[in-house]
Amino acid sequence: MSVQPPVRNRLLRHCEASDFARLEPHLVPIQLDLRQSLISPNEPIDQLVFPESGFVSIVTGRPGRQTEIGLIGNEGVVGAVPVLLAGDRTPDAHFVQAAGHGLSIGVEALRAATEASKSLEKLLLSFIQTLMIQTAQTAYANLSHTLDTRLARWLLMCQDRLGGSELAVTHEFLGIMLGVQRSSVTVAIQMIEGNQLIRARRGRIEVLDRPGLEAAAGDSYGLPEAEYTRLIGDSTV
Amino acid sequence: MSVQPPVRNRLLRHCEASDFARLEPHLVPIQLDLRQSLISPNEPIDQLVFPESGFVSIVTGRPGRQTEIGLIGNEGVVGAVPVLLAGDRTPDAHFVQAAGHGLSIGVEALRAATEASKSLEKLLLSFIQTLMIQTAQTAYANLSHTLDTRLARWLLMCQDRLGGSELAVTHEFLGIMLGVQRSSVTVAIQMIEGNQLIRARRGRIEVLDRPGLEAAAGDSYGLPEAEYTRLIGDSTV
DNA sequence: GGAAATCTGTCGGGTACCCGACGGAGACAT
DNA sequence: ATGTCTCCGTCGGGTACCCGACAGATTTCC
Repeated sequence: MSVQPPVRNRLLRHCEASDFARLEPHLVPIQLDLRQSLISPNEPIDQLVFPESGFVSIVTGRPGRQTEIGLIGNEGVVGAVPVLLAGDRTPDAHFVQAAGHGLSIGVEALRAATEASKSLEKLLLSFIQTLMIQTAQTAYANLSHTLDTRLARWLLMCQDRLGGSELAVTHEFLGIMLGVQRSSVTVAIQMIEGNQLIRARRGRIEVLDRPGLEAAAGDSYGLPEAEYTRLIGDSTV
Repeated sequence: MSVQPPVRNRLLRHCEASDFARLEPHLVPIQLDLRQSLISPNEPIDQLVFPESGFVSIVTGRPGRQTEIGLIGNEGVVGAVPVLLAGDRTPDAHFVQAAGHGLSIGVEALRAATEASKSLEKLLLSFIQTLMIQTAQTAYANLSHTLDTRLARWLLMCQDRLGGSELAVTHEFLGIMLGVQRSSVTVAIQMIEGNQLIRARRGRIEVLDRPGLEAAAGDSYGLPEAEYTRLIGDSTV
């Protein structure tokens, strides 16, 4: 393990130095604009993106009834599933949910790198494993937890990937992510705000009490995060 | 592509002959008894299982509140995710949901085979991709579809893996799988039975009108199945 | 055969969330 | 300041499903 100082993507930071050296010449900085689509459903993928800041949502379902099944920020890479597993495309849409920037790499360059290095391939497959667990937990939370709880989970996952304590999201947008309607989000936010865990302003939510939020999220939060730490490394690196 | 005549597992049937030859000496027939646990949460995995008949549920969540996130029958292999991706264990429980039999293989033998053959590795990774899509669709269905619809989806997935038109399940068990309580299942079954799509007896459900069931399932059913056909092959082989 | 266990149908009260709608309130431009 | 736009709070009626409970039906055991 080694650390690449100027890079903020945790997956790249946890690369062995030789693997990072393999990727580095092909990495191209790109801007991640709000709502920008990185991967469209069923279209061939030409590049992967390692987010450095901001994050990306994976959503599925027919338009108008979409729902989020995963979230990728600087702990991961966007596009690894179809490229490393199979088929070069996916039925799920991937778009920028919080603006930022990232490092992109062409599919062929990445594939060449993973074929040359087992350790790099293993790292990326490990990330895919954590993403699967995240999706599974989403399925679980959607079924067995109330909106308050799921909202707490989402805020925590969001904060993990943004670093700061203030998130820029509207109730409308949260409703789409959580698959409920806007006015239900308003009520859920008031509930959590009433417990002094967050403070809500127009278009922004500030996390006041993270441990309290984790308690509110209960067992809907934490499993993929723990698995990430076990398989890849902790966030302090 | 080649066909292994005595084998009913579709993944093995879609193997190239050379890949099947690599696996075949290590395959051990095993019985799959109802509710038998194949993989326990967070315990090291020592074998994978290619089901020949019956199927296996993947469930997550704390005991008493578990819910199904995936289903593997003779189209797949149980244990591929942790073994091929990372870590040799998974937080999710895998247990036999419909009795039958299968072919097991030790983890080391399988790993040796996938390291020796790119095509075999690709086949198994493709299956993992379809499993991810299945879990994502489960998350979607749990959030956006009513119980009737999700039940129709489950019956279809079940029938795909069993072949016949009669399934042996109790309402109680369906409730656990679908994450609702038993009496709600009774009502949902009556609803579907009222439309002549199924016939329910004590402990058994018979599918009468599969196209009708597919219509009832709407867009909650079909995506992973289509992806399986695209990536691996159709069910007629 | 009868007893015991299991499974299924039903009911009544309760909660979470949907859905549409409307008015107020913060941000921004002119 | 004035209007415009977006976002937020709230309400009332409706539906899906929870939850516990109980009685009838079917199967299994003896």
